Amino acid sequence: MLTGTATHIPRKRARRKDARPGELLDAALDLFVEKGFAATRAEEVAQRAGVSKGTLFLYFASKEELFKAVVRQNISGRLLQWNAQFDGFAGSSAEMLGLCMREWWTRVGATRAGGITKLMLSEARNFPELAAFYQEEVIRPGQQLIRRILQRGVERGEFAPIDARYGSYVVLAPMIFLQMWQHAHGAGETPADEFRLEPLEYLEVQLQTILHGLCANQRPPRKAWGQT
Amino acid sequence: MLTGTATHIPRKRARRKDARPGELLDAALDLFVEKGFAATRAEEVAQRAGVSKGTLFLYFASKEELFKAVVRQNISGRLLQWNAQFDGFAGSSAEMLGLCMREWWTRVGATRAGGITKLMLSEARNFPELAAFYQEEVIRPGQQLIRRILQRGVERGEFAPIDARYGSYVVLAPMIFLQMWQHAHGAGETPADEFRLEPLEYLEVQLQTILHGLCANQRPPRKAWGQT
DNA sequence: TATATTAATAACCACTCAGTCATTAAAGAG
DNA sequence: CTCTTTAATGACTGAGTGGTTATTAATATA
Repeated sequence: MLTGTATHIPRKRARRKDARPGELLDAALDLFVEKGFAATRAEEVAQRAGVSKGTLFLYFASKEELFKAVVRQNISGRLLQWNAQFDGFAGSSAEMLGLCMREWWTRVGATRAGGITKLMLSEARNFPELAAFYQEEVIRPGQQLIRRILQRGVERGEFAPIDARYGSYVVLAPMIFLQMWQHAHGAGETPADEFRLEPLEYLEVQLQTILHGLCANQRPPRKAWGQT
Repeated sequence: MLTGTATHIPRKRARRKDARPGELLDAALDLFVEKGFAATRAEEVAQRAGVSKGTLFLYFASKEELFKAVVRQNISGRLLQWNAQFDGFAGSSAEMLGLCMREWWTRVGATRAGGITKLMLSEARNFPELAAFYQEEVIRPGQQLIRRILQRGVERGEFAPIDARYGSYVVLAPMIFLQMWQHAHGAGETPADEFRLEPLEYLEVQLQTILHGLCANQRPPRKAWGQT
């Protein structure tokens, strides 16, 4: 894990044309998530993949292209699959929302690729074309799905009418914040344990608040959100 | 704005010992917020302040010292003052929460210094010592205040009991997300207007949802934001 | 006006890093 | 075993970057 250099025998000049891209993408994902896009050096990616820097640029035209390839491999497909999962959903919209958040976490957030969200928000301003690419490829479809769920809930009378423009952020914000928070603190070190949070518990608290609010009232206290 | 060179008359070698540090800190804040810590070049800071790079290092020992000075000048104190504002608060806890969120935005979020939150979350992993400082100085007191409000609400029977550990994130997440979102997209350009959001409207929607939840129920309607 | 002080400069240094290219050697063909 | 193809290399380039310092010139003092 830590040292990619010492793990395998220094076999010299192995020719493995089809294995290289995958290995490079793998190494790149780790390093991008760990250090960010700008701070990741091309040579380090190559080294972790067990090749020279020249080989990296043999397979990817530039660092930016490498990054795009990483995003395509790790996010885009997964998002479509995740989105399609809700096409024939039959349960309540509250259940749908909860499932959406939990599935997003287990399918994207908890994976190595989860750190890419933080990376993009962090470096969007310095790399506008990557930001646009990510916006189009990830943010827009994600937001679309949330809007779909909210609209469904409102149409079925399960949710109160909600602002069309800002409603999706009610769900987006806690999820993206979780990503930021998790990856802002070093994954390995545990300097301030007080600030660490258990993702699924956090999401559950957020979901319950999103659905029912903080205010005490006459509603049945727990889990009664089967239907209206 | 674009060119710092042509804007003012090339007045040669003005000697203004006491004005320089402030002007440099001012320029540094803008650039750090705009481009992040690592991506900001010392020479650019100097140029924006109307001096040469050498002059910058005449007043600040290093880039990191410059950054610390920026944080000290712009953050320290403001948070304490904000916190103290709620010591003798008499209204409902819902009002207290709303006031907290709006005041935080106008007093910190909307100022030039607001971008520092994003900067710290973005670069915490690459600059651990700065991260620790910020955690202690800003995050902890902020979270403390939110916990205080939530606890007050629960004790007075205004809020339903909420998870002590994760409750504060219900409020923190939307606010920090707003910071991130605002500063992730370039302030000047408006590439995807679809994703821009009006801070106070956004906060209002978040607040209402935090308080009352999404679910339709028998409670008096909430202000009728938007439509479908 | 002559001199001393020092704020400010610009050239400079040591180093980093994305991307290139002539060279090298692994595998396949004959 | 020889020749050809091409995957892989690593030295190199050129643009940059934080930080230094010898030099310059603005001001104070006389």
